[in-house]
Amino acid sequence: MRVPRKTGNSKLVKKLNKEEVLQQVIQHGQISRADISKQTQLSRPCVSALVDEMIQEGLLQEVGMGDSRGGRKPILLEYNYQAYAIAGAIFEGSTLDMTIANLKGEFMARCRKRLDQPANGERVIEDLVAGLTRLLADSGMSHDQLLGMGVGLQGVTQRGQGTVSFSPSTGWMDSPIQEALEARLGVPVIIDNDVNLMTLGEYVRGVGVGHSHVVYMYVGTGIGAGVILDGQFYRGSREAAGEIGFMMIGPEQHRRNGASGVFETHYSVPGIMQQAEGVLSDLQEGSSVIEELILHARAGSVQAQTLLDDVYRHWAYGMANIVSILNPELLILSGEMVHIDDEGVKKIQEWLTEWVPKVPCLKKATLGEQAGLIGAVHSVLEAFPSTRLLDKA
Amino acid sequence: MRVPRKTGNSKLVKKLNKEEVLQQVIQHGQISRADISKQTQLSRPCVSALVDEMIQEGLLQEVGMGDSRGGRKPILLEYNYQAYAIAGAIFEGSTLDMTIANLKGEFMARCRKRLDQPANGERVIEDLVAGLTRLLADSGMSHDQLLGMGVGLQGVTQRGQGTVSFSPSTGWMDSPIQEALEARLGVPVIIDNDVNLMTLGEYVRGVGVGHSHVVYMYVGTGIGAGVILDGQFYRGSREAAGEIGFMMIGPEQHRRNGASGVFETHYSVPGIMQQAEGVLSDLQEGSSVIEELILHARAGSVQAQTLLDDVYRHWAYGMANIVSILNPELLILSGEMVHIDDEGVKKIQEWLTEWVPKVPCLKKATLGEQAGLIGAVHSVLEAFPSTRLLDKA
DNA sequence: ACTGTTAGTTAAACTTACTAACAAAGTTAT
DNA sequence: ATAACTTTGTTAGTAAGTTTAACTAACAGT
Repeated sequence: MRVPRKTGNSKLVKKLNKEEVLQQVIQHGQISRADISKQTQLSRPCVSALVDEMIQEGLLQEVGMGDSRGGRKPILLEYNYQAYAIAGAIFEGSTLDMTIANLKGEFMARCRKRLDQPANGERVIEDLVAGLTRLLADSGMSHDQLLGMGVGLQGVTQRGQGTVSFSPSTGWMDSPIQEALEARLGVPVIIDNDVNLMTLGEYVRGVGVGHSHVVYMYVGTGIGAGVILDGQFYRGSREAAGEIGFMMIGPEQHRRNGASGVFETHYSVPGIMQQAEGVLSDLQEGSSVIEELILHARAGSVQAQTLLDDVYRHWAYGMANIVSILNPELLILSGEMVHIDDEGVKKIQEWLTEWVPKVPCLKKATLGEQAGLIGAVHSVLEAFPSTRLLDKA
Repeated sequence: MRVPRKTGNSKLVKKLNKEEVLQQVIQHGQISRADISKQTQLSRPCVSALVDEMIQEGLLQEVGMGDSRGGRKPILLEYNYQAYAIAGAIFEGSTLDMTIANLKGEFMARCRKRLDQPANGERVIEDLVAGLTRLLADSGMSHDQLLGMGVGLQGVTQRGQGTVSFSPSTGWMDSPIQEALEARLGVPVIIDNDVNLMTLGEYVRGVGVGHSHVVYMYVGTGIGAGVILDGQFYRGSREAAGEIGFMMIGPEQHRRNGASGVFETHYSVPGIMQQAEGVLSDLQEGSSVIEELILHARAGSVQAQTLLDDVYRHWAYGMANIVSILNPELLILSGEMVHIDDEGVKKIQEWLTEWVPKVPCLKKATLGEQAGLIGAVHSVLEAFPSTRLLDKA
């Protein structure tokens, strides 16, 4: 763990002030030197000097005059969002989704590619490189401007170490993939679990905007959660926070060491499918269990309705536990949960109100498959705050 | 919410450097100017200037010479832990426990007092004032040196607002007690729940030392938990984090709006007592249910053993849920749980290993009734880091 | 006694932000 | 139209802090 230097000299002061000036420009979109001075309490000459330097460095631009407020017109400044670029990549099943974004996090180019199956680790790296090269060309950015790349994948990742221990869809197993990619791409790389990145995506651009205590609950092949506390992603002592599939919810079976957790076994998509065997004769590829169950229930199937209620109720148990421990202000439902109908949401909400004192807001995820890419881009953006851009220039 | 000024001038630098110098002295106990310079990367003249100022302010002292390392002997510096004092108070049942501590958190004087029952809010405040006056006299500190007071009580507190909404033992109901106390005592006051303060106590001086992801699980009249994540106390969006009594563990009963949670109802001390009615004929005041159950079980009572196992198992469910969500590195068992015998702990540990992938260390609380007072003192100590002492001087 | 080393201090240089004064470019009132 | 006032941005000099370089003090080993 690198301890940040706590001591400072005048250089530090300058850096801090520059950062704050940049922050003001980003926050206000367009702002004059005089207004920055008012906002930051820095003297006008000081702001001018800092701004001039940052214009030299290419981080800021003068973009015309503002309206007069009784005196000389202000020169408006803007952040140059095109100064650097960020790459994002998400592996979803056997497809690789990539994007290039500017410093605002806006996508400037995208591409998608099918991966050969079974996946070959080496080959996948080359696919990433090829995609990146193409995206850089499409977006008109140069490799020098690339700050880094965020990569999300289904599987078990150790973001802290930059390693992946289990990821069949990419063919990466127990490998220090971050290092390998950084060496090959020549830029910093962040590796993370796709649920974590989706969480981040919804937090910065989706339903999570404006909240600082958010839990993103995902039900798919497995059950997991992304946890944001006090505006910070929480990962746990060994990066296993949010592994809510292991909660003791549902019929407990003995001796299920390793593998999946109790909650996950019964109430993830495969778990529900198994329970639904008698009810849903056959489920076609690509359709949702919950949707099907809802259809059958509406058509009068008591069995379907019973199963649905059971699933909702146990999902609500999970939520109640999360809420009891973390007291979030927002719970985002994603994955299979987005198919819950209004009636279902209402039921769950009523149960929670009955069970726990401080019920958070419940909202379904809204960004769909974009969430992961947005999160990937923002994970890099977070690792490169304005601070580090100033160093780079 | 007050936004901390992010911009800086030379004053800020000086403050930062002074803080860091102070930090080094605190960390090393005794250290010379030269060594501080090496540790902090500040130049020797600079360190000398800062140290001299702090000696003037009474925060540091020269305490003799160190051994020569081939040249002139170093002058050793020490932090003046007696420069300021901190008061702590804990209400436990109908007794008020108070202390005065130095800046190291060491108790310099203590006193205990029985409160009249039923408690009268006004009267209790005067008891606090009286106790404080006496402790200041006993410890030889002056009121000017008092930095603040930490107060812990059983009940529902809103530390952020400094209010108490429900606390029968002190007679404070729905009152802005922090403000009242600050006005009466003339120093900053921190009000918090006793479980939170015990958590903090065990974290800084008990079994939690050296860990940064700790959950302190308390079973008493109710069930609650204190949560420390990444070295920071986590309170939740509406100060309701750690309200684990509301987890959905145990037989679910309908319509139990408000009041206590499902887990709490069945597995807190009163809950267990109720279940034990047939087993333990009568329980004398002041003894522990778990101890009694263990005794009966050892004496051959199958019923007692069954109930004990059931309790352990459900407590373990709670732990599993906590661990799944938070992935702490340490789980502190306190309250009634300290009476679990080794066999019981082992059982719980085995269950957890079976259920969840990353089992934390399980340890019983060790500080006993001291924990709360230590936490109370440290809550003030945290609110007055070296930063603010420098401002004060 | 001489050399080499460590601790602490003094003096000048350097970096940064601040204040005060000023120039530029507007608006408003007469 | 002109003068007075405002707001914006810049220039010049000052103040506060840290750093470097040199110096004194004090000590160990030979």
